[in-house]
Amino acid sequence: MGLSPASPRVNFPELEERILRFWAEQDVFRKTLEARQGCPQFTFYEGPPTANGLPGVHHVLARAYKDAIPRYRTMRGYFVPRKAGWDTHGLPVEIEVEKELGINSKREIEAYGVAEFNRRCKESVFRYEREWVRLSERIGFWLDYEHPYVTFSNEYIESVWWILRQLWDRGLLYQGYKVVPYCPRCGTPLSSHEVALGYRETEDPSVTVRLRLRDQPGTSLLVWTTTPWTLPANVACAVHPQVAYVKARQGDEVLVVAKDLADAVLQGPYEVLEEVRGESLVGLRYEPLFRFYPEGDRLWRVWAAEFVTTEEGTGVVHMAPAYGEEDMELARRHGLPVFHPVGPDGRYTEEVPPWAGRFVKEADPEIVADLRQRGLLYRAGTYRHTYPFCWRCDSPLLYYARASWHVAVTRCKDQLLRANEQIRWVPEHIQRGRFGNWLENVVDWALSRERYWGTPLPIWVCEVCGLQHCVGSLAELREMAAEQLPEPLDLHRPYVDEIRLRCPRCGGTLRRVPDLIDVWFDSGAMPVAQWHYPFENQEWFERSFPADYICEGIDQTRGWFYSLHAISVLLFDRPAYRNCVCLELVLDEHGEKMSKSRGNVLDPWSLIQRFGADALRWFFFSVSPPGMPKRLGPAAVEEVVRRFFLTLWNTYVFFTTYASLDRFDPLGWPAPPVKERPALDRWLLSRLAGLVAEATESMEAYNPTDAARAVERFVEDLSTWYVRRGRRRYWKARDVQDQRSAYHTLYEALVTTAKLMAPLAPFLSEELYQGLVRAVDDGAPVSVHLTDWPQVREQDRDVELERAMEEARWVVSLGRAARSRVRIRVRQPLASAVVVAPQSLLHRYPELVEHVSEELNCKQVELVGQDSARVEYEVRARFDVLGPRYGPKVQELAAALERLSPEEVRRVALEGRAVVEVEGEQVELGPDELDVRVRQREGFVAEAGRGFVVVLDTRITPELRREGLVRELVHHVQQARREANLRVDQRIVLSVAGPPELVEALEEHREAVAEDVLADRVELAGEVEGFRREVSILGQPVTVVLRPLT
RNA sequence: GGGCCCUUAGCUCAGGUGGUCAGAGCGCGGUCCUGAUAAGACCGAGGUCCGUGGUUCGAGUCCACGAGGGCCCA
Repeated sequence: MGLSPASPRVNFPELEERILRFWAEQDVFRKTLEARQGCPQFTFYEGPPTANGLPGVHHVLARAYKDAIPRYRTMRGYFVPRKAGWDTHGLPVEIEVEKELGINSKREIEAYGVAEFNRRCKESVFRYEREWVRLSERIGFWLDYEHPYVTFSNEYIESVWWILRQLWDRGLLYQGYKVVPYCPRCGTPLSSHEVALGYRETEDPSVTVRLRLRDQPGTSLLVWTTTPWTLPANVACAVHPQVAYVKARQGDEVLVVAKDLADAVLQGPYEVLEEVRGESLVGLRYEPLFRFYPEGDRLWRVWAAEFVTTEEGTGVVHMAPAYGEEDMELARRHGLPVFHPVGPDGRYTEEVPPWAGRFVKEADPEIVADLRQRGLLYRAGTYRHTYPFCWRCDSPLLYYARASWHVAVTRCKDQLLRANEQIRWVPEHIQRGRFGNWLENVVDWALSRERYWGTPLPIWVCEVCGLQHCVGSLAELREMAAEQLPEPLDLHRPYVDEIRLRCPRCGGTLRRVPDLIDVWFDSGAMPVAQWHYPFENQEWFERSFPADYICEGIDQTRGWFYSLHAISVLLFDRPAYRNCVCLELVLDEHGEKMSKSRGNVLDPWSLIQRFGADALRWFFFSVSPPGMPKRLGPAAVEEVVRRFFLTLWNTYVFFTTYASLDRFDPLGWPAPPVKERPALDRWLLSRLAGLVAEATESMEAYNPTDAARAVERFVEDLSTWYVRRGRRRYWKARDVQDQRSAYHTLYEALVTTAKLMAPLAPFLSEELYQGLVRAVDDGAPVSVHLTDWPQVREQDRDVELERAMEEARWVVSLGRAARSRVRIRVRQPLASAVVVAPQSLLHRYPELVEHVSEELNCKQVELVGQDSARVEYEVRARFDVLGPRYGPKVQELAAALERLSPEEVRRVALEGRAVVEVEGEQVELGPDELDVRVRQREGFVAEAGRGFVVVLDTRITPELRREGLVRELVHHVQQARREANLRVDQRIVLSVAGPPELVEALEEHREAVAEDVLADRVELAGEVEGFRREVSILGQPVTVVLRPLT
C-alpha cells in the first residue's frame, strides 16, 4: 500500500488495454449499475445502428457522446440502464445480398426464392456485429451488448404490430397513393439512390395546351408539359397566388399566362388586356381536355400553389395527381380525385379507350395529334433535358402512383409541434429550425414498401367480402388463423404470406397484403418494442419512457429523431425524448467529407492504436461543440496527447515521485484547514472549485465541450503555474505545515480532475484514480466510475484571490519582457524591481509579490501605488459609464480629455477627477468615469500594460554576478544529474574545476550549492573519477564531476 | 429551388446582455527557463473580424441585403 512513482514514459494505448482488462475482471460496468439500483432512473436510448457495414470514425464520435452523458449521470447518482440495439431490416441489407448473389431485380429475387433470400439477409446482418461490439468496447462505450434489442425478432415485430393496431383502431392507417419513381419494365419503384444512378440527357415532347375557361368563352389558360401522356389524368391546374398573370388577346382568342413568360410562350404579336395576380384566377373552371371521367364539383378548377414557378412553362401548371408528387399533394389537400389510367406495365388501361393497351410514351404523338385536331393544341415541339432512366434496363422512369399504406400523421401535426416544445435540442436551433420546419411541413407517412426483408404489414383482406383486418398480436393471429400455425413461427415473408385467417364477418378467407413497412418505423418503435411491450416488461417500459437522452448525427432529424417522435406522439401524445444532441459530420484534415470514392476515409483503429481511444474521444469533445463539423487527422489527435494528456500525466508523475519519496499519506497526514494554507494553495483550490462548478453546469446542459475545455485550462494552470511555483515545497521542504498543505492541495486537485474527466476520458481518468486513490485506500470504490461526482466547495472560492493571481502572472510577464529587452537572463539575480500598480489587488497579497520576486529572480520587489518619478499617465473616457449618461456628448468628452496637457493629465490622474469644458459647459468627471492608466516613461527599463508598470534595476554588482555564476553552475550540475540518470534523491560528491571567478563564487556559496544539488561535499578539483561533464559558463570552460554516494 | 448552420491570424478555435488597443493553442523565427514535463516563458512576424448598407454617441457583436462553404430536403 502507498503511492508509487508513475513512469514518465507512458503509452496510452497500452494503458487503455490494461484498464479494459481491469474493467472486465472486476465487472465494473455491471457494478456501476448495481451500485445505483433503486436510485432515480436516467434513461438513454441507443439508436440502433445498421450492422451491415463496418463502423467508421464518425461512429466513434457518436458513441463517445452517447457514452459520456450516462457515465456522468451515473456519477451523479442515477441508475442508467443502457440496452444495445441493432437495426436489421431494409433495402440496404437486401442490396448487400443481391450483390453477393449477383442479381439485381425483384424478379430475380423471387426466382431465387424469398425464403432463402431472407435467410441470407438475416445472416448478413450480423456479419459486422462483432466488429461493432469490438470497436464500441475498445473506445469504452458502456452498453449492454448481451441483451440487445433486435428488430427482426418475433417479439420486436409483435410490438410493432401492436403499435400499428393502435393506429388502425383510431383510423390513422389508410390506403392511398404514393408517387414514386417507377420502372414499368422491371415493375418496381426505385430508391432515390437508384434514381440518381440513371440521370441522362434526352429529348421529350414539349407541348402547350389550351384549357378553355367555362365562364369566359374565347378565353383559355395555357399549360405546358413534357409528358402529354399524363394529360388524360388531368384533374386541375395550379397558379402561384402572388405571381402576375396577363390576359392577352391574340387573334380572336384571349390567353392567360404568367406575365414574365408571355413573350416566351405567346408566338407572334399580342395585346395585354388585363394584368391580374394569380390569386384572382383561383377557382376558375375549365373544360376538361378529355371526357374519360364523369364530371365532379371539385374537378377542373384552378388552385393556388406555392410550388409554381416562372422559370419555364407558362406559369399555369397542369395537375395529374397520379403522376407527380406535388400534384398528389395538391389533390390530397383539396380532396380531389386521382385518375390513374396506367397499369403497372406502363400501358393505358380500359379507362382510356382510344389508347388502352398502348405504352404511354408511345401514345404521346397520338395524344398530341388528337389535341391538335380538336383545336386544343397551342404549340408543339421538343425539349432537351436530363431525365432519369432505370439503371438496370434503361427504360425511362415514370413518376407513378402506387397504392400504399399511410399513417395519417398530418392529423396530429399540432400535437407533434407541441411535443417538440418540450424537447431540449443541442444545438438549440434544431428545435425551431430543421426539426420544427420539418414538422410544420409534415406529410402523411407513406408506410408500405414492396420488398422482402422487413417487418410485414399486419393487414389481412377478405377475398370474399373485402373486410380489412389489422392483427395486433400473435395471440390474435393464432386465434384467427384458418389452420394451425407452424412452430417455430417466423413472422417474415414468405412464411407470413402463407397464413390465412378466417373472416369474422362472412367466414371467408383473409390473405395478407404483400407489403412490408418502412424500416424507420421499426427504429421509431424502439421505446416500446425493445421491451416487447405491452406483452412483457410493462414496468420496464413505464420506467424507461420517455428517454432523458438520445444522441445521433444531425441527418437523423428526418430519420430516427422523427420516427421516434411521430410514433410516440401518435401513441401517447408525448415526446419520446427530453434531450437530444445532434452531431455534425466528421471531415478529413482538409475539411472534405470522408467518402470511399475520395479514398480519404480514416480508420478509427489506426488512430486508437497510435494515440488511444481517450485522445480521440477528447478530441471530439473539445475541438468544437457537437453541432459543428469536425476536421479530423492524426495531427489533431496527437496534439491532444501532447498538449493536454502529457501535461496532466507529467504533473501526476511529479506528484507521485515526491509523494512516494516523502511517504505522503493522504489519509494519515493531517490536512491543514484551507484558510491556513498559503495563498498559492488557496488559489488552486479556488480555481478547482470554480472548475467543478463549470464542469457540472456544462455537463448538465449536455455540453461536454465546455466541460472539457474548462478542464484543459485548469490543467494548464496546474502544471505551468501551480507546480512550477511550488516545486521546492515538495523536494526541499523545510516547513512541515507547508509541506502538508502542498501535498494535500495537489492531491486534491489531481483526484478531482480525474473524476471530472471520467465521463469524457474514462481510461486515463481510471489510471489516475487507481494510482492516487486505490493505491492508498482499500475502502475506496474499486473504480473511478463508481465514485460520486465532485461537489462544488463554495467555501474554497475566492474570486479576489484569483484576480490577484492573474495580476501577479501579468506582472511576471511584464518583468520577463523587460529582462528580454535588455538581454539579462533570468538566472542572473537582480537587486530589485519596482512594480507600479495604482489600483492593484496585489497590495493585499504580499505572498503573491513573493512569487513575482522569485519568478523574476529579483531579490526585492517593491510594490508602489503611484510613483511620479518613474511613470507617466494617460487618462481616457470610460465609454461604458459615460455613454449611457451623456449619450452623443461622450465623443466630445473623450476629445476634451485627449486635449489635456501632460501636467493636467498627471494632476487628473492623481486626484481622480477632471473638469473639462464641452460646448461651453463645465463638466466634472469622477473616478468611476475616468480610465486612468500608467505607462512607461522613456529612459527606464520597464514594461507596461493593463495598468501596471514594471521597472527593473539592471545594475549587476560583483556580488550579483557571482550569484549568477553559481546559479549557472547549479543548473549545469542538475542537467548532469539528469544525464547520469541519478535518482532524484541520490546524494553525491561534486567536484568543480573552472576559472578563478567561478571558484571564488563557489566558495562564497558552497553550502547553498551543496544543498541544491544534494551534494554531501563540494570539491574544487576536476581531476577525480565520476560522471564528468565539460560545460560552458558565461563563455568559460568548466568541468563538473559527479560521484554518487552509496 | 427551399430550410438550417458556418465564415475572426497560415491551421484549429474563444470572443454573456453593443463600450473604443481583437485573444488562445498549433505552426514559423529568435531569446530564455527547468530535480516532473515530449512541457513552459518572453519577443517577433502574421487580422480590411467574408462583403455592402443600416441602427447607434459607439458594431466582431444588432438588423437588412449579398458572397462563399457545409448539411438536410426537393
